[in-house]
Amino acid sequence: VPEPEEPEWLSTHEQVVWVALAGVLIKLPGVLDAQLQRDSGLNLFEYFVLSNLSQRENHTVRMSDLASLVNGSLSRLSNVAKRLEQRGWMRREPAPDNGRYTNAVLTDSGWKLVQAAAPGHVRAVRHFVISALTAEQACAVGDACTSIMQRIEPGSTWP
Amino acid sequence: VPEPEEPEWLSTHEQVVWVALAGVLIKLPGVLDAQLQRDSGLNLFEYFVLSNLSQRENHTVRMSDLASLVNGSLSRLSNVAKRLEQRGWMRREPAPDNGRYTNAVLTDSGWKLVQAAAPGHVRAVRHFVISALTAEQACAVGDACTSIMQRIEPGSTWP
DNA sequence: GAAGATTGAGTCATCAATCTTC
DNA sequence: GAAGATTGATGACTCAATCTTC
Repeated sequence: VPEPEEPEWLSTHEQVVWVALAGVLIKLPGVLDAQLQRDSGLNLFEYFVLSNLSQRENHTVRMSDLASLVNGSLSRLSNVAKRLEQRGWMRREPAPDNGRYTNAVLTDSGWKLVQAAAPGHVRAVRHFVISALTAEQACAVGDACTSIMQRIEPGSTWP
Repeated sequence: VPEPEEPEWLSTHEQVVWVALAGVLIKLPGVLDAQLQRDSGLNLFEYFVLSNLSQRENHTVRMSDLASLVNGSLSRLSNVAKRLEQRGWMRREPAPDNGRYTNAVLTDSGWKLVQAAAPGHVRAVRHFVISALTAEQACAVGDACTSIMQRIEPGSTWP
């Protein structure tokens, strides 16, 4: 029978790296979620959405562009946008020039929310991530994550 | 009025690092989930649970120990254990010596499942993570993640 | 009473199917 | 027909409340 090929197993060293990274993958989002939820009633992804909107010209971005800016699927963003819209923090409107596009727009109250939420969130990111790293580690982590993201991006070939 | 203290905002360099890491936090679990789900009907956390069980003596671990081994809450593990038990991949039984403890035990069919799932999962981890890193980056990422985990662990003081 | 463990309610993410506009 | 966007059903995670054993 055609047994599946044995993969190249992880070395002890590689296992250590992966276990450490996996721990961060599982726990860090929850910690940051908790701070945002407690202080601002937002989860991490919702914060990314509003924060990204607040940094764009006219506080406006096309939905599909916003989705890739926050590394989420368009479907996920659409569901989140509905919630944020219901709470009055953003609104959606057809693009004036092309009705097939939808623009996401930050409202005034959304803008105020982001401004109020940012300090606490930045403090948490600094506490749990940035200040835990040496300058060299920070550099390496940045490069490493950029490299990982490239493999994930569409276009990379994977069974 | 007592304005909330301005935090130390992130430098441009720090922002780059955080944005890259945040991208990995959001996307990498989904990619690994997808491979496992497709090939073995497991999500990443379920795989961690079964894989960890398979590496313990007698394929048996106390629930609370298993929870910290996989970086999850006991509550989350308990919910997952129920699913895995229903599918026949593990079982739970009171510890013989102390009825207050519960032992998680890998079944034979669970053992076979892990063995069948491991090659594909390892290939995915190697493809998306390990092989994306230089030796120095791998080292730095391991140390960095270990350091981040220490800040998250209970005991660290945080508002 | 406290540690270990479980439960269920509420909330969110994912995926396939659908709708709209060009 | 295809790109952009939305919807809803299903399954999973979280949190607080509860139960059990010592």
